[in-house]
Amino acid sequence: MYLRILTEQADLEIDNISSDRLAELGGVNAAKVRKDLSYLGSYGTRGVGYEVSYLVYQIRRELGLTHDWPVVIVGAGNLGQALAGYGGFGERGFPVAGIVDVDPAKVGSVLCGVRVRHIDELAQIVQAKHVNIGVIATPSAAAQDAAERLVRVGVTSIMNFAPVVLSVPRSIEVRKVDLAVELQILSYHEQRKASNALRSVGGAATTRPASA
Amino acid sequence: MYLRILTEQADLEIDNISSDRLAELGGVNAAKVRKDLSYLGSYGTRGVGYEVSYLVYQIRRELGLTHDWPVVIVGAGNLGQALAGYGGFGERGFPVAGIVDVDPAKVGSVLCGVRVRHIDELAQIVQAKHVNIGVIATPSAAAQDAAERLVRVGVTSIMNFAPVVLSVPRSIEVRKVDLAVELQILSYHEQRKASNALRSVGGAATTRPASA
DNA sequence: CCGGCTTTGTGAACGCGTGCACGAGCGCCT
DNA sequence: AGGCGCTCGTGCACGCGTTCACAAAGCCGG
Repeated sequence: MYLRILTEQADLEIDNISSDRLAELGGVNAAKVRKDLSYLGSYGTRGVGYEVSYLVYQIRRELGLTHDWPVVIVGAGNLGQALAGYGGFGERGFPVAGIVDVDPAKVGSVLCGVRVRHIDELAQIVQAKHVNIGVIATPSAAAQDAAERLVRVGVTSIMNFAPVVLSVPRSIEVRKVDLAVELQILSYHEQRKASNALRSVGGAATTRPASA
Repeated sequence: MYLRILTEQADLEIDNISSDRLAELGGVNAAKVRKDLSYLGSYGTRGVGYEVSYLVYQIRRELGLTHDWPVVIVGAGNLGQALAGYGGFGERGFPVAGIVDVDPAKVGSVLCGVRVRHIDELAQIVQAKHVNIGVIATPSAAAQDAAERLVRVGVTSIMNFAPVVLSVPRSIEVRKVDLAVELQILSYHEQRKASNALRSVGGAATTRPASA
């Protein structure tokens, strides 16, 4: 998040920024900003703030963003296609090295410059393009198999869009993005607002009062 | 997460489940499962476990999933189209009530049964379909404007895919999904693995040892 | 009917992340 | 050159979520 904000500030030709301003832009506490940045080292100047460009460089270095990380997408359904077409990946240093699917009917079709290939070519793609990161965009039922295939060909980080808990070796890093869970959290808050509104106008308390 | 697992178990015709088994399926601690479920009330039977169907009902009720929550998608670019086409939303109780865009060139095109409408029709859609949840799938620059429009027409929960911090009234619930951040976290771990590997074979320590 | 086995529910402790407050250091102005 | 004001870096404390451990409670077999 800091990286994103700092990059924006750099584009605005802001040279220096204080932890206060950075906290304001990020919607967090200023002390937290300073503590977070202190993990990188003491790169701030007291009385002045942080030099934006230097901080950007340090964060990029720490995050390993000094070079691109090609990703391979498994699953060429709606989501997989969207991710492949979504330019944001490439722009941010994660070019799509390939997209594969089990379905022969999908193989060969081209979307946004990337041709869908068969999943049997996964090993070849990963080795040729030195891919370390895999994205699982398959249906839930196929996710575990996709994960195992990725691990088998040497991928060590996985971003999983399927709403299942993947079972992989401990050395593999997995990030889960579950859109349904996010929506359900919103639903929960809406439901709470609705029942609170009912109660406040004297409606029958059909639900228990929400705990803190 | 519990809801998803329990629903799967119900499909497998499992009637009862212990906190141990539920923890195993969810990849968490059994004590945590029991504590989490205890917020719903004491719905377990000692010596036996939890009745799956009853637990599903209680969780759905607590999350407000006893009825559908229509959502409106703002932004009909790659991501917006993918979300509209992604059947997972409707299946899980979040039907797409409409998708809007500022670009007149996109208005009118139909994707997966949903016609793209102009953003000026937002108020009409929200009122007609009783929408409470909005999804922002616009470019970063347009996200704040989209948020303000959503709030103005009465939407009180927002799911934001744009990598910006939205400024909205405190009463509005916002969930942020930032794919770039997730990839950067993976990048960080990959970078750490790589530099550790270098160090262990006697490579020069060009980076500081990672802190815990 | 009772004893043993199983599993829940929960008080207590631990660990971690966040926030506060203040000393330390730097720049600028006089 | 010296003082003043600003901002960083960080020890300390608070609060929250997770985990442990155990008593309470239900089922089943003898």
